[in-house]
Amino acid sequence: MPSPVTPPRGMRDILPADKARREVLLATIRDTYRRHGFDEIETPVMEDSSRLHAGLGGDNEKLAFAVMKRGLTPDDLRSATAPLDLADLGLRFDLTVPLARFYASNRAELPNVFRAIQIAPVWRAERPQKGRYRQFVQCDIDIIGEPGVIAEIELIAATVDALDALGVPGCTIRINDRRLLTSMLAALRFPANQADAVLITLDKLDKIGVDGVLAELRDRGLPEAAVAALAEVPALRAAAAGESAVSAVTADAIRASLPAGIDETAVADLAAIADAVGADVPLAFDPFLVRGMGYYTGPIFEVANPELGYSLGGGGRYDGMIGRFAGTDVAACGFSLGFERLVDLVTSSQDARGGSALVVDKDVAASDTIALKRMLVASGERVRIVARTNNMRALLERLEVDGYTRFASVRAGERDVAALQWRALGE
RNA sequence: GUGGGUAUAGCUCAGUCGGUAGAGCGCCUGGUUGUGGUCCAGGAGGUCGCGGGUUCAAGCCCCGUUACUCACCCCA
Repeated sequence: MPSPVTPPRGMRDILPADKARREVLLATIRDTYRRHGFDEIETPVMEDSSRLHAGLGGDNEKLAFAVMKRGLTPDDLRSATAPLDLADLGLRFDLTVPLARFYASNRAELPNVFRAIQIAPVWRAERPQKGRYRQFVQCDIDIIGEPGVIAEIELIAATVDALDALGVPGCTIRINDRRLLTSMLAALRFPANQADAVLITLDKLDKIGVDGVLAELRDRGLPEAAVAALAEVPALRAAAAGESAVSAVTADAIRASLPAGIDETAVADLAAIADAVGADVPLAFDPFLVRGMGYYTGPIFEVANPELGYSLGGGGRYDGMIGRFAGTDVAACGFSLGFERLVDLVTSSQDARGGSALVVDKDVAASDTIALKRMLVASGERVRIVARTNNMRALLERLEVDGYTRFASVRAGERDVAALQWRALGE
């Protein structure tokens, strides 16, 4: 039923049981990343509007919530030529743009190679749906200042560790490289200035199929020779034959999936990453993994789960971005997990149970009640005071749901904790 | 931005062929029960999302609208 007291669209109230569950999971993620040598930071939820719209957020920029300037006058409204003229701030739509700004601002106080943890909400003005919210928490780890693949290796290892610690089963880390994509398109003779459009279409492969992709490329007016050449790419032929385009992450398997002329440095990097993270990590080469963010420059990755139609997380190398803020180029690579999607997926978590409830008669003095509670709290108990109601069953079931394991009745004049008669809940 | 579904009590939901509203749970009152989780009786609580229309009569049919939800696009 519609009601004026519901939270804003796509945003949620978190009830106590859910909040407790979320905190357990957050602690697990945070602890895992700390043990991998990352340090947590925090940045403001808002950034300058101009920074959010600097072209680094891809499509997400359009989804940014803008914050109006204070003190706008009717004249300001009339003279504005675009909505953003009226905004000077905006809510962050990811944690990467703020991190780049943070690094540029605080670089002097940070280590040469900086490993950052960010666990914080971001906002996007999208249409909400399953696994899609307008406010959601992202868990990012980033390594700034490390140009070598050791950064990717550390990020993937830490992320897989976190997923294991959370007990998320069946995840696959799909990996590709922007350099492979661009070199492949060049080898196929796609016009360089239309590479982005081709990539967007290619990204839809698992949804619209090979025929769908080829048809869409032709609709976009791309050269028939290039489209035909693409259709002959081994990985695409495999997909067309109903097989998986995904393969093992070895130099030979990657070369076998793609046309001649691809970037050999990228091939070597991916093979080195796979070799280093080891066979325990479920890594898979996906030649058509694209990822929307325009700022990626090297390896890109995504967490896939068979139970979900969307990814649990993703990331990649974005060497050009920090330089936009810092002045000089700084290598950077990051991996982000979607916390809301993890919460939805992780079914069980052992709630912290335990606690004592004082069921208080109406004629009991408040001072007596609180004295009893204080003594119990001081002894380390978790204590809740509840007034006796007619319906004890409902009251006790409520306490059980909230994790309490025993209760005692408190009658008028009772001041001695030792005299309380405890009865177990959950019988 | 584009489609589909849904909207009735605090919660979960019934409501037939159009005849102005129901259950369970919760809540309140009183009683009952072994230092009380049982049982019984009574009670409060609804602009049927909102606005129009058709009709003697609309929760039900029609139109619009809003909210929620699922999917597309894109994403975590």
